[in-house]
Amino acid sequence: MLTLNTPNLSLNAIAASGQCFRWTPMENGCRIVAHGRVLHARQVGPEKLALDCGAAEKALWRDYFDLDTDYAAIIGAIPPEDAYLRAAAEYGQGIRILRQDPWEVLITFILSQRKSIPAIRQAVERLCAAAGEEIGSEEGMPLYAFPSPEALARLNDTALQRCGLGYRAPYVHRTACAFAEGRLTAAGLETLPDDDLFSALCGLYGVGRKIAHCVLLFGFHRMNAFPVDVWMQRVGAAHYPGGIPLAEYAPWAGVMQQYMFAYERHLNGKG
DNA sequence: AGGCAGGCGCTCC
DNA sequence: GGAGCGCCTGCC
Repeated sequence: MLTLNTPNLSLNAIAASGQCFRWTPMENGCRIVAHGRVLHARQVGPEKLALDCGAAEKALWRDYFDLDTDYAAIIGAIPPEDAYLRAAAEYGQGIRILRQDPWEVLITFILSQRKSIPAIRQAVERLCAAAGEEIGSEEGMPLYAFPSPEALARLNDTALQRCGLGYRAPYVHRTACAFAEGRLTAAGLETLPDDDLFSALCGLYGVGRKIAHCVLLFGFHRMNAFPVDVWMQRVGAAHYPGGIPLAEYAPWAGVMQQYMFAYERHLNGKG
C-alpha cells in the first residue's frame, strides 16, 4: 500500500473526463489499467490517494498522475474577467492531464470518432481482450494490457470488426502497421515541437484536427493543445461571441479545455 | 424506433 | 478552403 499526496486530484472527475477509457469507478475508489499494470486507487483524504502497490512503483504513478504539475497555479492563471472559465475550473478542479502511453492514446482516439464514451470503452476493452497480454483478473474476469503495435497489427479486418470498430478498422490497422514496422515511433514523435507533431499526426490515415489535438494533449502532454469537438463549439457559441480566447490561456489551453468540457457536459446532464 | 454521438476521408466546387 | 455526404455501431 502506497500513499501519495495529491492536490487537485479527483478520481471520479478524471474517470469521467474523457481522456482515459480504462478507469472503472468501484464501490471504493477506482480500478485503473495503464502502462501494462492494474492499479486500485482510493481517496483517503481531501488530498491523499492510497494505491495498492509497493514503494518501487511510486515514481511511475507520480508521473502518471502528473503530480509535479501545480494545477492550483494553472487555475490561478485564468483571466479574472473570464467568468465562464472560472466557473468551469471550479467545477473541474480535480481533473489532471494524465501521462498516458502515447501509442495507446493514439489508437484509442482514432477509434473514438463518432462514438459515445461508453461505446469507446467497450471497443477498447474488446481490443485489449483480442490482442493484449493478460495481466491479472478481477472476480474471475481476466484483465488485459493494451496491445503492442505488433499484436494489434496482426489482427485482421474481421477481428477488428468484432471489436466494434466499424469504418475505423482500416484507420487503426494502418497506424498499427506503421508502428509495428518501425516507420513511426512514440520516441521519434516525442522529439517534435508541437506544430510538427500536429502535422505528423494529421498525416496519419483517420487522424484529423480533433484527434490530433487529443493525442497531443493526452498522449504527449502538450498542455497547450486545445481539441475542438462539438462541446467546445457549443461553449464558443454560447459564451464567447468573439471565439474562445486561446492565446490568453497559453501555455495551459488544454487544461482549460478539460475544465470547460467537464462543466459543459455537467450542465447538459452528462455527468 | 430512430436520431445522434467527443470526425474523418473523399469528392466535388 | 469549404461544403456536402457516407460511414459502423451502440446509446438514450
